[in-house]
Amino acid sequence: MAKKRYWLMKTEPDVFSFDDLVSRPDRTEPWDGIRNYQARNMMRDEFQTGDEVLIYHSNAKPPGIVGVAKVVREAYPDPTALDPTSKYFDEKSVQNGESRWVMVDVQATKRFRNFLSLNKLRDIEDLADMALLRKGQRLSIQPVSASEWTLILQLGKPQSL
DNA sequence: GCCAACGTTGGC
DNA sequence: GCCAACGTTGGC
Repeated sequence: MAKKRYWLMKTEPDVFSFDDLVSRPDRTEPWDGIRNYQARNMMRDEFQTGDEVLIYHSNAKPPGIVGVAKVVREAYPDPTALDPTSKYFDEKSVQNGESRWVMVDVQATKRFRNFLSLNKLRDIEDLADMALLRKGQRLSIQPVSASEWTLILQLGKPQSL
């Protein structure tokens, strides 16, 4: 088994918040609706069971990191691409007869006692190279380095769920 | 609501 | 393959 990796996933709390994840059975939910090739390829090719994920609230007031989840199921087809009633419906997937998108299942594991706002993260020198903080970075799934992970978890003061 | 910074689509 | 037009993301 390859080494554990660290990731960051964005979600809009008005659509699906960290608290929503925590309230699910087993605190687990399929992370559906990813419609970007780079993000899909990371999930499909690199995500492994046991990898850990920072959960980031985008389009929030304020935006920032709220907690931690872990990957509990590796990539499998995202069925919302084939569902005409879903907002994630994808005509081209239907034409191909199968979903071209994938999802993973994630389980909430820790909540940050210290919410780490985007502004706060920008103030931390050792995080200057973090993907999240780079200009124009819109990817909804991003890799996080081991050193970034360690620092962010220290700052966030996580408590187990 | 604005708009910068992308990503995708499709004509050529 | 180029690139203009269009759509989306997401901070502010």
